[in-house]
Amino acid sequence: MAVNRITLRDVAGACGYTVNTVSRALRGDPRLPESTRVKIREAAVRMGYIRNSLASTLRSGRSGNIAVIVNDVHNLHFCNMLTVMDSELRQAGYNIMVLCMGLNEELGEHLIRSAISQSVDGILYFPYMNNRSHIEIMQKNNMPFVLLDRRIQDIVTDNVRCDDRQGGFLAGVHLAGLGHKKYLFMSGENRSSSQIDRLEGFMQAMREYGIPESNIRVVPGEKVEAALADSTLRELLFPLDYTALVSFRDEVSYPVMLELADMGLEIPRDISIVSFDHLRGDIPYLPKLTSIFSEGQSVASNGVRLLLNRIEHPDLPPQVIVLPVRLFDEGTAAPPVK
Amino acid sequence: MAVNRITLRDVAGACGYTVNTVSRALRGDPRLPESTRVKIREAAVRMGYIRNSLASTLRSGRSGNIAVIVNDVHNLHFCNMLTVMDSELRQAGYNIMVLCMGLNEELGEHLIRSAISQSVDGILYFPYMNNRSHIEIMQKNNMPFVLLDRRIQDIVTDNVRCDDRQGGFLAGVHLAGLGHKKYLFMSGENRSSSQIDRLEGFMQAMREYGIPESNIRVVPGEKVEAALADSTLRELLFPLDYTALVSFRDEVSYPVMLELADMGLEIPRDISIVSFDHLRGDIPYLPKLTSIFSEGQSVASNGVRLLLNRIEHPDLPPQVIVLPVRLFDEGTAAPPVK
DNA sequence: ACGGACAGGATTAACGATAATCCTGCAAAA
DNA sequence: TTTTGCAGGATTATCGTTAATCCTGTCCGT
Repeated sequence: MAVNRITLRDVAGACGYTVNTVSRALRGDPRLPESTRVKIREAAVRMGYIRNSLASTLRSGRSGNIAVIVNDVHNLHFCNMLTVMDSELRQAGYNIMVLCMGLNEELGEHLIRSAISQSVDGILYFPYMNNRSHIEIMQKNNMPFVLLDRRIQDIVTDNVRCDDRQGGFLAGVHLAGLGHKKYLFMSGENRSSSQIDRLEGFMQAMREYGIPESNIRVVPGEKVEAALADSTLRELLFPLDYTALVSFRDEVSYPVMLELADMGLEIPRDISIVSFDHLRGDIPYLPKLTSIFSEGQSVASNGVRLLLNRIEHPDLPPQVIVLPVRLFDEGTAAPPVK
Repeated sequence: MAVNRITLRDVAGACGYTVNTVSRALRGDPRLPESTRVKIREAAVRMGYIRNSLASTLRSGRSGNIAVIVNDVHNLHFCNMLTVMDSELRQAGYNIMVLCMGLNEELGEHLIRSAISQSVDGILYFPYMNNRSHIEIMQKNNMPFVLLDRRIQDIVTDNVRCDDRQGGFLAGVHLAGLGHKKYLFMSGENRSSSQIDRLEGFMQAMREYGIPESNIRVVPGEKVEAALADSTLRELLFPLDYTALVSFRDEVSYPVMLELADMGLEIPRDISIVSFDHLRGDIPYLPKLTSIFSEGQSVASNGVRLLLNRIEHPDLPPQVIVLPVRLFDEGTAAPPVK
């Protein structure tokens, strides 16, 4: 366990100054003459000194670390955001710590505690579901944080997300505009705000086009996820009484498309499909798929901006940014054949 | 910055014990009677106490954190490994900290220092290139670590990787066995051991089949990466004097396949292609592609095992595990037409 | 009744760094 | 000369925990 690490004291001993002076030299205190700083720094480098940031943080109250807490790493979209967050935070003098994963919510609380426990200076939090207790922990501990990608019911706090409602609406308008009357809607995790908002936006579009709810079969998220895991998606596609299919995410849509092809159905001739995520933006060699795109990079960089702002001005009122989304029409939706 | 966090002292004050007793109660010291422990724990929970793990680590010398250092998060394969490492380390009582990314090597050293600075108990390191200075830093600081995915020239240390040489060999044998005589080999980053080993294994196969080096055009990694970034891959495909193409990774192969299709060439009729990574294992809805698969999950779990072992027994001799790879034949290679 | 053993905790001293003060000497100002 | 200023550092007190040691009372055996 790195028993014999070099400490400030060792460096001090080696170059004839006190611990304190060495500390200040290494931090570039201008009150020390250039010559002393250089001498000390050279000694430190020569000896391979590495600051113990635990001790440093403990004393100074600043760690220079930002935690990113996320449940779903299996997601290229997230990887992109991570890259953006990393580069922008690094530029602002912070390091990023990814506390990750597993899809279980208990872990979420554990990770938040862990981040607080390690005295990070702020948290970029991607909540998976509607869980306010997590938020309360951060608030009670005075921890600056920004909620990303999702909103939490009835909680007003710094938040950057895409306009899922508009996304659902666009999907609905696109399909209804082509003349579709009967739909299959394959949901995502039912408690996620994205699912709720997308479905709501979609339903809004349906209403505006005068399509009755009874024409829309909504498959709950758990069933979809379970079927995806079991490779039994096909069962969910019956009965084939719809002409348009909306899916909560591309990672479900693609397997669905394979099933449909396998069943001898042609897209978009027999069935139209519209999806969310536009993975093809990240993996251009995927098959074409009309999909709603949320600009993750913008979520990431706005999130960073809000967080840094919050750290500097703890008393500012909360800020919510809802970014517009956009439909990439890649031709998997067409007018239904009667 | 979380100014007013609850400390042990607060809890102690609230329930009438000393700081030390509270600390021991929360850690479950058996020398304290059950009743006291319960009382203290309840107070701590009620007050929302969160241990300051910085102070704890500083004093005890153990952080319970393992750092994973990686340059390339843009990789599903890596995400899988991460999941495995996380679950296995958690089970052993450790938290995982991902220190990430950016493809520049300078950052690598920064991240290693950062991990040491934060007193992690061990490092799982995915080196990007052949850089021994990084290794030396960990060694000098007595930090247990395991090298994953790559080897570093002339350095013997705990190491888990896949048999890239065998992978290259299998690719070569597969194609040469089908009768191919002229090849295009699109390399990866030239200083990575994977590239070196794969090419070497491939060349070995070529020799065994009596194919002269002059029949193999090797495109250096930088050119490939640059072309991929610029979308100018097509230029690298000329002249079309080969019948078989080997590519260092699927993420290059897929765009290449699109280019070839665009040029009116059919796979495998006109050109055979064999690649590395078998991304389809992670993204099953990708087009078929004959590719060499390295079992990342096994790399991850063996890596964790070696690291835990190293932490417990610092003086054991270094252990190297080279895992076998496997060719997934998905039909993108066929005998050449004369 | 007396020495031990032990339960149940309290005291004290670190861990390695930084913040806040405090000292010392020399040079310029009064 | 005396004062003042300040460059250049040294001292000291924490940060929140945990390790090591020490104390106090009670119960026991002999």
